[in-house]
Amino acid sequence: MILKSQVEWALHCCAILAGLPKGRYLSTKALAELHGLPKEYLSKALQSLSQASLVETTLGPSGGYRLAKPPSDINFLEIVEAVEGKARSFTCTNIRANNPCRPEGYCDSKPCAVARIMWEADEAWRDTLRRVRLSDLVGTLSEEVPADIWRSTFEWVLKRAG
Amino acid sequence: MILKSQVEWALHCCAILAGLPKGRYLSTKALAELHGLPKEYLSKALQSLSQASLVETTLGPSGGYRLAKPPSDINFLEIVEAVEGKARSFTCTNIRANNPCRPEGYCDSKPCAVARIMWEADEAWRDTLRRVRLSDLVGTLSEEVPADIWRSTFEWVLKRAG
DNA sequence: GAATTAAGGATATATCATATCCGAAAACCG
DNA sequence: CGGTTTTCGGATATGATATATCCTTAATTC
Repeated sequence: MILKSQVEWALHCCAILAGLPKGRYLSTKALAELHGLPKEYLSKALQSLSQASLVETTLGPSGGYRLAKPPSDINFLEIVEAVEGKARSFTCTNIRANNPCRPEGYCDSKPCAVARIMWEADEAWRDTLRRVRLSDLVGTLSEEVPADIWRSTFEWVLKRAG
Repeated sequence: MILKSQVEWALHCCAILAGLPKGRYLSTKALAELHGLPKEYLSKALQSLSQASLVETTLGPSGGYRLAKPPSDINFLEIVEAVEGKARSFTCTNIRANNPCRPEGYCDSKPCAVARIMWEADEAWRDTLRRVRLSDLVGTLSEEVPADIWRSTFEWVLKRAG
């Protein structure tokens, strides 16, 4: 049960977008080069963010991506689900129904007890991600990343934003 | 990020094993037929449980599997990790290190801030599973499954246990 | 000795993540 | 206007992994 690497990429890209000056766009190319990622494939992750309305786009030179909402209005779960999908990690195939001792038309009132427990764990995972906002990440990063690296990173990135 | 179907199989099989009379073994064949699963492949899941010391085995006719510990001493996480592995769902490839603005030998003191958050969610998932014991599942099942089906299931299964 | 069983290696197949390429439409710039 | 840059989506290729089956070996029962 491993998350797509695009989840990691999307989170790091959102952190960068959150630190951009108001209104500025950043292209796939710039984000890919900053993180050392394959441009064409990273593009798919960014498209997922766009479809989830987490980012806005514009075309042409000086085009690219920017956040559609303030970083405090975006949580981790939104980003993760945008690229990973909203499906639960445990899928119940209802194998209890194969029990030969069950009467033919027997219909269960509740979902499987095993599935309920697995889905509860899934919800705990989602709750944790839902509670962390993108702005929290940006706060942590600006504390932990040395100020000069932090600053030069955005200079580097803005130079590529036209 | 989908769990293996063997996780579902292992959980249901453990629930059955937990309801067996003290000391009795149940074969792969019986468990496969009860759940309508491919015998050879289910066998791999049961082998995983065996390697994790959650079940004991014996060979020959009337052989098979039984729990190695009382159901109250086995939690969901143990079963899930036995077949799914203990790896975290989020793997950090440290893409921040690709940032061209970082000095050459720069060494981060802490693991990546993104990874720390994702791992925290992972821990919440594990904590939930750790808190649920196999005996809890058995309790729920014996409440919810109609008594006659519950009873005939074990008669059916014991007939196949030699 | 014959039948049954778990264990594990080898292999085949299917599904999905990863990755690349291309064309279309939109935006910018001369 | 025409050329460049960009996002977007479709098509396709590749690699890894889940799923599934088969077979051999050793242990156990009768």
